[in-house]
Amino acid sequence: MAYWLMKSEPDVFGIDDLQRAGVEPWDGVRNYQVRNMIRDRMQVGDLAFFYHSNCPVPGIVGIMRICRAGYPDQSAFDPQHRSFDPKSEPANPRWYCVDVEFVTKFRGVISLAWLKRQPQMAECPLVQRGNRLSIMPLTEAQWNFISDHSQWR
DNA sequence: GCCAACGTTGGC
DNA sequence: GCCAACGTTGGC
Repeated sequence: MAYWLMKSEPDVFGIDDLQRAGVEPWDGVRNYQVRNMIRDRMQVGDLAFFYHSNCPVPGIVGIMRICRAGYPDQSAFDPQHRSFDPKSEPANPRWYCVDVEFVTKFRGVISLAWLKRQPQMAECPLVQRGNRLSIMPLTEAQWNFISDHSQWR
């Protein structure tokens, strides 16, 4: 089983939206490095932290579970969708998504500012300069370090 | 709202 | 294949 961190802007789709929906496609990824992870590496049963980006307190707000492995991102085919990409065709899809299901919402935010101060997180792309991955793998040690901070949950 | 960092595009 | 221009991400 693998561990992930997945970013979303709460103004667009936040942890509360996922809690309401239960299960949602994690669509709209338009970065090839991230596409490859979705398509080739994410498996049913993997766990992921839900990260709120581009908001007053960016950070980890909960946990979700991958409940469907990579499949073609339907939003790329829809001209009305904000993530529409005319270069992706159903016969030859360019973009992929997974389905995620809600597991837990933390009582507080495990903020990026706090994560940056933890030596255990120094190797995580999240805290490194210029990182632009909207989905990134975490080591088991990083996952356990964060989830063991139960005072946040 | 600003802007650094980085990815993509397209002319040549 | 180079690289300038442009678009996007996302913290602050």
